[in-house]
Amino acid sequence: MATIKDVAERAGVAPSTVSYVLSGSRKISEDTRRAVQAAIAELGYHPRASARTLRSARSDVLALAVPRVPGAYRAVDGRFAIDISDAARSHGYDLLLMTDLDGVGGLRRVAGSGLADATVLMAVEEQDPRIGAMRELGFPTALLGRGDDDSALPWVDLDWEAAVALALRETAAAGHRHIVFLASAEHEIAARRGYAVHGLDGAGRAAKETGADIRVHPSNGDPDVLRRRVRELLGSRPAPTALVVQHLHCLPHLLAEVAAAGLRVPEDLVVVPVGTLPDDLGGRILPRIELPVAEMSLAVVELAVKAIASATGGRTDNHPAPGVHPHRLIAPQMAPGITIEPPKGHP
Amino acid sequence: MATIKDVAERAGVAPSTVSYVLSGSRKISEDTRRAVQAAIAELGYHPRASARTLRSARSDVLALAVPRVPGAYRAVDGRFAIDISDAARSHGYDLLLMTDLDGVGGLRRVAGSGLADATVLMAVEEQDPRIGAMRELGFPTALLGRGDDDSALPWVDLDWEAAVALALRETAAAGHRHIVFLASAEHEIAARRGYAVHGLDGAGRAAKETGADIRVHPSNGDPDVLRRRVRELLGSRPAPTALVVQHLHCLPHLLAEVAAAGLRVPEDLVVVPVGTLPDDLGGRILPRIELPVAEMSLAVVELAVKAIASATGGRTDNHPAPGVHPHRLIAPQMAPGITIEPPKGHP
DNA sequence: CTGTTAGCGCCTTCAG
DNA sequence: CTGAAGGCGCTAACAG
Repeated sequence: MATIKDVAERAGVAPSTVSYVLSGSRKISEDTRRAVQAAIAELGYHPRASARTLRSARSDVLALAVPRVPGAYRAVDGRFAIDISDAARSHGYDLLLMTDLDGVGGLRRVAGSGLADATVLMAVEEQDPRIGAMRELGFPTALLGRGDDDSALPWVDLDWEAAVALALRETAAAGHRHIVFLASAEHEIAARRGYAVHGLDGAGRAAKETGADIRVHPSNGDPDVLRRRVRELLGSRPAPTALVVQHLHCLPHLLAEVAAAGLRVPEDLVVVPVGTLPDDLGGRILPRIELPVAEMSLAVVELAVKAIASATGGRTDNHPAPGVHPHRLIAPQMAPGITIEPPKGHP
Repeated sequence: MATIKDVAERAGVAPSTVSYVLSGSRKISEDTRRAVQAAIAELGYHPRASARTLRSARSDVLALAVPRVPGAYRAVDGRFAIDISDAARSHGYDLLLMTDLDGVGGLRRVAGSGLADATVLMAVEEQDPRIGAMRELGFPTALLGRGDDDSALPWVDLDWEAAVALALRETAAAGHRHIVFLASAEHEIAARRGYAVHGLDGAGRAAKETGADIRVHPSNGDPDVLRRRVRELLGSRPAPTALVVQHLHCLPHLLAEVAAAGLRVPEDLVVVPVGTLPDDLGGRILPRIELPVAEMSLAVVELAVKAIASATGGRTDNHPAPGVHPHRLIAPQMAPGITIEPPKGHP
């Protein structure tokens, strides 16, 4: 493994000169610069990340805390991990994956050891112990999914209220008068998860605005319970002609139940999921509101990087006062290309 | 940020003593050990990863190279990333996510800078340039998915031949005589991807062994083309009563087409996917062979760790000779709990 | 415009 | 059983 010293020797200069060529933080004559760069190329030299980090106290690594539910993998987590990695690279950071099941231990370790410069916390819950831990450590952190609005850490989230309202409005605009909104699962609502609560708010708003018959029902994490509930809803009168769904975990089960009831999608029943993964070829079937994963990933990385700057640079430029944290609510959009079919017999 | 020196001062000992308490590589009297540990706890001390790495030349980090297809996210990649992270932690390693679209640049950087001790390459293709790059660097590497059998790097893969053969055998055993095997997409077969080729082999073997009418057809990456092909296959005579599917990317489209043809699953047509993601509640509908993600992840991390040991420790213990690399073919299993329905009118 | 040097925090010989 | 010292590779402050 070549070191900066080897390069210096080979180029006939001092080690610091090599360093300056690399960092560009000092004027270097064209000749020596070329000699140094030749030596670097010939030796295949790469600066040691550990030495840099030791000196500079910056690792250029972000840690991503992925939430885990034992025995239930959520596709959305993997998707975010990859998009956040891309976003981090675009800011010059690498991404370390924290998947511990044991809560906050791994985060403390990574923060304390200086392995990462900041943390991104995914799918934050109310009362999430990780928030307290990171705040206590004073470690730069950004949240994906808002805990509560004054969680005192920067956060990014899809505007779930607007998303559900938009889906319902568009469905009503297509002519549907009897719509069922299948909200988040009961346990998520009971836990007052942000997306669950705000989704319900959106449904209420849409009901007022459109005047349509919008029946709101919670989902359930158990596929069998959910199927039974869907069966009941489909049998209720007046029969719904559209189903707007926020609980996507069991969407295949839901569709299977619709098919079992002898209903065809979208001729007999329109199904509009809210918060699907983008670029999922297999899912490009239904009119829907996609989770803007790329946009959210970029935003959350930006906030994390800003948090690093605040912690490092002090209050030199126009940072917000300490204690005030930026946040971003992302606006929802209907996925392009598929329109919502009107109900049967609609003009 | 507390250092080892601060701890030493506070405990009234020398820095080296603290280090020994931490590493346990030397006998320390009970009293001083307790004093040191108290000081550590009080100061919230964590050893600096960068300093350790600089000294020891080991970062205790693995890098995972995630394959990218622009505009087409594959859920399986995210799933493996998370499971491999778990597996890495169980071996004392953290996992760095490499998601560059630009080929080998990121890998070279991470290897050269000593950010990681080894690399795991996901979904390796024939002639994958990353294999050559890592071999050239002499950097410890393990492959997930075999390139070709003498790719001269350790690898792990599901036994796709056995998996497809098993699915077809079980389907035939349930009484089905007319089965369609929907293989990988044409472009994957043309590229001679391992899973594609071996899947076809498995179909051939099963046809011989069972004597059933097994029609083999390639899939297509375009959902519309695929749907047309499925329609043709369902209309062919004698009508198939079972569909074994290796190409899962568009499974929802496939099921939608089956429903559009007026066929009910599984009453009119049995569908058996091969290589689904485990723990995917939404998918727990069909009889299937799951991708053993956890098992494969553990195996590939083990191989990566062994590769580090070989590179570091030299040939002290019973490592295989250089140039010979271990590999593991994982045996497939039918997912428990769901049985394959017999065809209509079967005794 | 370039060279010399000290030190980031840790581990591991050596000396006591 | 414990302490002192050197160096891992790099950068930035201080010379020239």
